Amino acid sequence: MSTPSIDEVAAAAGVHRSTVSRAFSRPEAVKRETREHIRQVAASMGYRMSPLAQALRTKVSTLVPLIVPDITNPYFAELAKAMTAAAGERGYQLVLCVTENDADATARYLDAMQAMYAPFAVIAPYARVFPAEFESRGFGKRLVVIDRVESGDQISTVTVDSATGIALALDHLFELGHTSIAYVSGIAGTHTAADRCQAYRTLAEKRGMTPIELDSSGIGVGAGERAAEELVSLRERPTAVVAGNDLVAFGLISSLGSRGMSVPGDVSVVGFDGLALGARSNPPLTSVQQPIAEMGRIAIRLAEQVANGGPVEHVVLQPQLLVRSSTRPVR
Amino acid sequence: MSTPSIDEVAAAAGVHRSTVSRAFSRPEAVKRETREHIRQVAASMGYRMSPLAQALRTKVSTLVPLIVPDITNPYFAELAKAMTAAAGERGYQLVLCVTENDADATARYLDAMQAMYAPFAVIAPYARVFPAEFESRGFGKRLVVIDRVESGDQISTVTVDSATGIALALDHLFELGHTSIAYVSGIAGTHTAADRCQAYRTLAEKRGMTPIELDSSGIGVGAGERAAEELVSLRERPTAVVAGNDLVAFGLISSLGSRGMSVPGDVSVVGFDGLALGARSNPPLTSVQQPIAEMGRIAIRLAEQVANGGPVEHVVLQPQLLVRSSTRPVR
DNA sequence: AACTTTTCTGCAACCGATCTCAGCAACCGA
DNA sequence: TCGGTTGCTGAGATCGGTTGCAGAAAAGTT
Repeated sequence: MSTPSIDEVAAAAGVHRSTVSRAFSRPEAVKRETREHIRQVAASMGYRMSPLAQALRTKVSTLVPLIVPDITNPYFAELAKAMTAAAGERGYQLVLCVTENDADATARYLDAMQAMYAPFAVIAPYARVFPAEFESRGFGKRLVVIDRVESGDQISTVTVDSATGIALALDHLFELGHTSIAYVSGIAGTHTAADRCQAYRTLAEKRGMTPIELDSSGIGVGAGERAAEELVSLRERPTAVVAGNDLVAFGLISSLGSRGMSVPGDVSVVGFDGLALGARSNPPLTSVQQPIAEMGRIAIRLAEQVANGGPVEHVVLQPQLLVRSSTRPVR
Repeated sequence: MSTPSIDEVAAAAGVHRSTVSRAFSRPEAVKRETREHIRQVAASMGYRMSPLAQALRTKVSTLVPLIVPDITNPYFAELAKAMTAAAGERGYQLVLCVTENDADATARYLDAMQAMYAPFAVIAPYARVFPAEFESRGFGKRLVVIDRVESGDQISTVTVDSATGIALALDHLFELGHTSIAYVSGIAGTHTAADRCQAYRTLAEKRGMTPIELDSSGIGVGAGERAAEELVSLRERPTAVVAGNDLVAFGLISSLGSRGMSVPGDVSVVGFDGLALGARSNPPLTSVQQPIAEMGRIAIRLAEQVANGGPVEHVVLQPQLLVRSSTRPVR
């Protein structure tokens, strides 16, 4: 009942094991008629090569760890979706590694996947990534990070251009007449989070605005809470807020609502991520959209590239503004 | 540098390969001092058994497929989180299989995981599950479904009691004085979705109400849209709505907002799922909470149970009402 | 003390592939 | 006709474990 082994196929086709193996993994090394005959016999028997046996021998499996701090965060969920699709196309299976932002858990996952001969790993962090840690865990440079890393570090990365993204948000708000625009960064562990915040500062000043950074300490639900409180208490209340990511934007809007302030009636909000979920939030969220699906595909490509001895690369993608309903001309 | 093989450990400990193997996988079969000595030597060499080699020989791996239609849906994301945790505790690695609700994709995943000797599979569906399909794909009854299946089917399941959940929602609304309560079911592919809808009908009638079912056709963003449109156009407009799951509730609230109706000002809404995300929605969503983490743990337990030849079981959990801010006494 | 039973360890085959090496046939140019 | 390539296939070791079997040592019986 179960799929036949390579020896059974070999016997049925009247050739040796090794020829069957070659017929599949190195087709050009087998005479055409032999190959076609083997393939036909194999197909008729419903033969599939055992990925495990293959991996054991070659020391390269099709298992790819996707390391994320929290799959419950829609950003990581969208990334996971894009990655499974991209991985599937290339014959990989994505292993979901949820670290809860714990370095030990990350290390354990890395060790386990290393033991499974994962060809490479993809990691999307909350906090700054220290490449040295991975080198020591056996992955060397065979991984790609969905975040910027310290310049000079020899690890491939995929990111979206923070400065452009923030500029897009700010310009949109300017066009609507806003001149007092605050910023909430959300959990600011990653380099990109820091970049966005920095971009806000410099761009705001360049446009002659004094930056107003709202307190965004507090994880999860608490994130927007503090910022809303602070915003409400400001004497000169900004008319718009840019959020460092969509999730804080949601939290902010929710907290603002609880305090009787409506979006975009009283204050406009633009997020950063462009999650699909933003389309069904109240109000639908205007946001700087990251091309997440593309990021997933590129991450796999870069990873394969270094795994094959190719060069380390840092890809920076351009975001787009996604205008929905959380922004409005200033009164 | 890479982890040593069993032979190297055996040599270092001065015993045979097989003894090292037993020292780990069947400790009671080895004399205590021998075992401890081996363990010590192994630890000092940083030895880890190769899960691949193990799986190849025993035909049982630690890879567990979690089959979901869309990881982007926060319900499945929370489930995935719970499952990775539960799986990790028991030494399994979760392989994320995103089917986009495509039967072929599901079949491919199942085949692939079967080839990797997955001990069992966990599947959380959008649509009705046909157990026969899995039997033929080699998993037999070695899987658990996060949904009800046709009674009489010999596959383990974990679900939440739909009738109790709907009753919780309805009672809460009654206590707030609502007597005209509509229902939006969302994509109604699963048995539980149907159960919830049915529960609404019978419970509403039992309380002397005429059921009002809102059109919820349309997937994704469109889901709440249609329902909102219909709700607004009703002559005798209900004062509250129960949603079949949180995601439609979000969509509904969003669409209602676009039409100038506020929640809970004009209409109260209670969802079903109790997602963490509901805490940062606008307004924070009152919802019937499923014990998702527990469901994950139980799913793994049931799966292990049948994999070991134990009985098929159908576990039904009790939901709880999670009151947040999307409901309010009727005027 | 002799015999039986139990406990422990080693031997070697096996899981299902890959891959180096060697052999054989066909083909090549001189 | 002969030595040298080239193309194709088979043999067998190997990846890193597990496990049934056998035999030695230890323990228990009478």
